[in-house]
Amino acid sequence: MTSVKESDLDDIRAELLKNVGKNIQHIREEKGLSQFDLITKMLGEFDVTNVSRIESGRNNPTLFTLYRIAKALDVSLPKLLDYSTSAE
Amino acid sequence: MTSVKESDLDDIRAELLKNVGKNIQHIREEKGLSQFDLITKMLGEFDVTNVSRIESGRNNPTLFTLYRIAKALDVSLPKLLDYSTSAE
DNA sequence: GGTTAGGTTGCCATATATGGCAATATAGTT
DNA sequence: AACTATATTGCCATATATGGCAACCTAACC
Repeated sequence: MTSVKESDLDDIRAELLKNVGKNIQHIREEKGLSQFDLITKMLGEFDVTNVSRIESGRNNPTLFTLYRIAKALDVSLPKLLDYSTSAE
Repeated sequence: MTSVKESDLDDIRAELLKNVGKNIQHIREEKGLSQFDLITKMLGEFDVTNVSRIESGRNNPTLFTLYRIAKALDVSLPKLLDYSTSAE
């Protein structure tokens, strides 16, 4: 028994992605960086298009992507995902 | 200029996945749960095969997957990814 | 009007996370 | 020996994250 309807699961996922995305955007803007600035500071290659998609909650980023974003923004990985404090 | 060789990037990725995987496994075993127990507590469907792959660092889990694992293990998402304290 | 910077959206290709199942391995128990 | 629980690995299919580029949209300039 799964006890969670698919539609609810989609809602939970959508809310998570939106919250983390907004947190990333918030930290990025706090540091005065553009999306382009961010990708130039990231390890390896990353397309600026995907920054927009991640910040708006359209993409479900992988652990390694989140790690590279955290490094580029000079914050810890846990802090990048801690959207509870910025929820207001 | 990217200043990081591809091989180095792969190493960084491999180490990250291994560290987070071991942290997940550590927390799971601390709670006395089997991999099967874990997936039955996760929201939605998840294949037990992928738990093994994530814990051993073979998979690069998505944000939503990490979130569902955190919920199932009854820890926060930041804590699930905070392998700095358990690194010894 | 035009131009620039920043961000978004659409499209297509490739890489890979996950679903799903079977086979194997290993340790514990009887 | 056999049995059970747990975990790993291999294989294939599907879904989707990402790469890459072009078009579009604002807002702020001159």
